[in-house]
Amino acid sequence: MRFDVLAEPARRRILDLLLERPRAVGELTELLGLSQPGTSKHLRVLRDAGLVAVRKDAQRRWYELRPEPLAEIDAWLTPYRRLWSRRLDALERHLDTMEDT
Amino acid sequence: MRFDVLAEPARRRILDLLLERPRAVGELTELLGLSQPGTSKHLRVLRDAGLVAVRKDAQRRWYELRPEPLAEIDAWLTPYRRLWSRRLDALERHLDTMEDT
DNA sequence: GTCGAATATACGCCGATGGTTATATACGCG
DNA sequence: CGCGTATATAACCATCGGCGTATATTCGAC
Repeated sequence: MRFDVLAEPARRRILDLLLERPRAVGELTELLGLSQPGTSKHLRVLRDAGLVAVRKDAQRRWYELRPEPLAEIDAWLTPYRRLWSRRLDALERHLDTMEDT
Repeated sequence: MRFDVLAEPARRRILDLLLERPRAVGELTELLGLSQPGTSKHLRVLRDAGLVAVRKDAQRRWYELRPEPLAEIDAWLTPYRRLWSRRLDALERHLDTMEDT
């Protein structure tokens, strides 16, 4: 999946909103504070990335979260995660030592 | 930390290269296959984001990884991770069931 | 101090992208 | 069918970011 899809704040905002529950475009538009077409455009990008799915309901489109592609980001982070947590461990050990003295 | 720093493929590439060991600008330039100023520019962005640190050695600048800011990305992923792993669990259970039959 | 090596900064160009307004499409309703 | 509602697409514009070239800077060697 493409990182730049998540680089856009409005799109991360959308994902965060969909974390709670599916929402229609109108609601997202209002919450994001941008134009309806602007919202639709972002939703298109998210849909192409497989991060959201749509359900039709008359004129409404309900967008819901599809978190699976985020696993790729998670996978990319893996080798780094080892490193920063190692440093945190070292920090903790250091602080523990401080406490003793 | 800003997601768009990682949105740029060349910058992720740099981080991946620094995962192995610190490297000088010239080496990175060659490995990335872009101009030296281009490399320096990306390094500037990474430095501003706290993702790399520099050590001077005569004219050489050795860039080394600083993975800590990536923890923010990891944190952002947290609520989503629950969701996709839940789905994976369900898939696994499903596959297990399939095996039985 | 002068030269070459290594890197950083300045600048200009160009394509990508996000935002808006205008318009098309799809649907339920009367 | 004609209308209002909800959303998508088109067209356009402004900004941003990444690229390269040219130039400045810093440092060691001589």
